Amino acid sequence: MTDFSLDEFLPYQLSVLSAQISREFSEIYAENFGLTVPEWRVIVHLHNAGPVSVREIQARVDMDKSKVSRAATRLEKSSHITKETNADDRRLLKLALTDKGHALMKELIPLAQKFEQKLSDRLGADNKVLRDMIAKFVKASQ
Amino acid sequence: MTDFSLDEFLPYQLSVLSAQISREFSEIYAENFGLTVPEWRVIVHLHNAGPVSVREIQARVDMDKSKVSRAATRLEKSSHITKETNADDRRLLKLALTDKGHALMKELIPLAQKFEQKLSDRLGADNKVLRDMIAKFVKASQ
DNA sequence: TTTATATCGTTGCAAATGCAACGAAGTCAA
DNA sequence: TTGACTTCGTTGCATTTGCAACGATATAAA
Repeated sequence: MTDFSLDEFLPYQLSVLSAQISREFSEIYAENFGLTVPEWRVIVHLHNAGPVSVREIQARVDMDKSKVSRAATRLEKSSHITKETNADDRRLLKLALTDKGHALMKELIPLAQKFEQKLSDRLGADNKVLRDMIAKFVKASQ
Repeated sequence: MTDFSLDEFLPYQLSVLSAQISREFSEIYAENFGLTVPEWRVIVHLHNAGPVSVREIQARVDMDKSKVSRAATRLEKSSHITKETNADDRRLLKLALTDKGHALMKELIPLAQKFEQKLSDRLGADNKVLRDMIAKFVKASQ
């Protein structure tokens, strides 16, 4: 019988860790702002990049375009973003934060930074090492 | 405007990395053996731990019990495992690999080990460091 | 024994997911 | 201009998911 422990299997370890941390952080924005993970990703990208298309977000934020589209629809219904068609290329949308969206981010970003800080504290000196490795690893895996 | 980059946000980095690696590995057992992720987790745990209950797997393998239950049902239908009721406590099931299940694992485990090796090679010297950190991190987050 | 409470595995259900197909809009060569 | 082809965002559909509720079984107190 071949020995093989799931606990030491890297894909499994990463999956567990990632799910655990995602859950922990999503509680913050789910409870306080009623956002889902896809909505959080869309809105935070808009906050950083300014008005962009669905395609832009899809490429940058590692989500299927249907996922982006549905998240955007929900965010529009809750008045956090607006959808306009791009005048230069009418296939494209122009998603943009509303005042309400900006206000939300103004509250949410500090919470995210605080959470990030908490993770860094847990890692201590290993913090930077881990981040470098992840970056390197993602790159190598693509 | 507060600056906040999703790309440098640890929960996001981990999620992307984990999804990427999971997808890569699941292609191996999906294409070759038609298994889903939950099925792989159940069957590999049975391979290691011997006959156990659904509850046991749920606790050890980070899956909701309904997910375990459904995966077990599918694995039973494909004749990879059997389900018996535990005679000592008739609320419990006893899930066990069949010969076919054992045969499958005999083929699959070497592929998993090969994949694991490939990941280690990608990481090079950082391999052990990363694993230690992940283990430490998972523990600290629980 | 009876009664209350807890645990196990399954299932119903609403929501989320991935994927493919679609119409609309753009591009470019004939 | 026409026609072939591509890209964009949405939607339909089958599948998966998480969660709560359920029946069955076990435990322990009255």
